[in-house]
Order: sequence, then C-alpha cells, then structure tokens
Amino acid sequence: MQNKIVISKKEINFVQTLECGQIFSYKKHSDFFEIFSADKYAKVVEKSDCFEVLCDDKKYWENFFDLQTDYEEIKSQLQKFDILEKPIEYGNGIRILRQDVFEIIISFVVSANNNIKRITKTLFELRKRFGKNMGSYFAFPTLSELEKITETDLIEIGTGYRAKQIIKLLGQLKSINLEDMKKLETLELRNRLIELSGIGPKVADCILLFGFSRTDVFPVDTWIEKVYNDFFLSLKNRIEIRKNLVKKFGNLSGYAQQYLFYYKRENKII
DNA sequence: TTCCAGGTGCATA
DNA sequence: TATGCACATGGA
Repeated sequence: MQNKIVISKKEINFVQTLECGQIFSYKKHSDFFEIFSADKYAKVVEKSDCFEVLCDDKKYWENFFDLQTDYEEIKSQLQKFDILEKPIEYGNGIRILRQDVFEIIISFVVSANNNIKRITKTLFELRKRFGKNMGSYFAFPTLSELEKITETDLIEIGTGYRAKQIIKLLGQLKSINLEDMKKLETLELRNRLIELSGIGPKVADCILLFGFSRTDVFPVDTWIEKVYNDFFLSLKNRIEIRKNLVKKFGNLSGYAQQYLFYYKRENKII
C-alpha cells in the first residue's frame, strides 16, 4: 500500500466506472472504494481536485485503469450517433478497465442469466473459500487453487446450475495458455472462447472486452436488447442485434456498449 | 405467485 | 440453420 497514483477527475469517474457492470470485485464505502483484481488491491480516495489510488503494485493499476487511452477522442467519435448522445453525457467518466483474464472468464460465466448482486456475492465467496489470504482481503483463486473445487462447493457459493459448466471449464482451461491467447485476432479468439463450457456469444464478448481489451465487440444482453428495441426496430435475435451494432460502431463498439448498458440500467430512457 | 437477472446447452425439426 | 425449452436461486 506504499504506492500512490494520482488521477485527475477529468480522467475518470469511479462511481460510473465501477458501477457500469464491467467489474464485480469492488466495494463502495462512504468515502472511498476498494478494488480487487486477481491478487492485487487498491484503495481509491476522493480528494477535492483528484483521486488518490493507494495500491500495492503501481504498474499493475496504472495499466488496469487504462490511463493512456484518450477518452475525449473516443467520445467525440461516438457522440455523432444519436443513440449515444445522452448515454455519453450521463456516463461521461466511464473507463473500460483492463482486468485479469482468468478472473474475467470465471466471473462472466457466473454472470450468465444471473443478477449482479448474486454474482458479486458468489465471486467474493469464491475468493474467501479458495483464494489466498492476503491479510485484509482474499485474492481471486488461481486455476491451480481451484483444482480441487467440486460441484457441491460451487452450488454452496451460489452458482446454481452453472456449477457443472464451471467444473468442465476449469478442466478445459488446464490445457490453454491465456497469455498465448492474447496474441490472437479478435474473431479467432472469440471462436476459441465459445468452444469452452459455459461461454456463449455474450459471455465471450464480455471476456474479450473486459479481459482482452478488445473494443471491436458488442456484448448483447437483456439490457442491450431492451435499448435496441426502444431505439431501433423490434428485434429478438441477439445475433442479428450484435451484427448490426458492431457494423455501426466498429472498433468503438465496446465503448458504445458500456455507455448504453450503464444508461439503461440506471433506468434512463433514450 | 410470477417474473427476471449481463445466457448457455441441447434436443428437435 | 433455426427455434424452443430446461436450468438454480434470490429479489422485486
């Protein structure tokens, strides 16, 4: 905790960034945030003119917050789309975090057909039962730490019927090198992810966006389906919706998705 | 009580 | 290739 990163308030809004659905491992307190990623920890304190991030690993967290990306440029590109005008204004300080790939894979498999409150509870319980005790918190368990986890364990922490899929997935991941996967093109990587248990088109897109920092994907979930049907034509086929949105937003799809998801979930009407 | 949640997997035609 | 249904579980 001896390291400090100072971030201008112009660069990020932590409430928006943490609550826009991309991360489950954080805690909001009255005057600070705690963020957990893999085995790392950061405490974010708001000052009058900036945020101070007190952390264990400065390099890790600087990369995590993606501070080198120019969001003003991204927003100016996206603002020309009518559908994004209000969402960008509303979620102006959102940043897409560069999270740990293994944690993101497990987290978003748990997220399928689930609600954020229960997902969060399950993932913290997974840390507590199987992750390394870091003193004031528990690390996200590694693949080898999850070697002995059983279907019963997973059901106990609230994964429901997804337990079977997760057991199978953990087995599949043993023969996959996630670092090598980072070298693949988005489409190839997406196809490889979809082959895995518990990962379909939507979860794959979330893993690509939040874990592999690929912004040329558009995760379509129940909320995006609602937004799409509100603003465009009524369409139930998520594959079609995704195709249309990726075509529209191209390499900025992932950013567009976050603004829309956050806006819709906060009960705003476009 | 019923519906819904950051869907996926599988059977059927 | 496309469609329909089952799948845990807790909150609204």
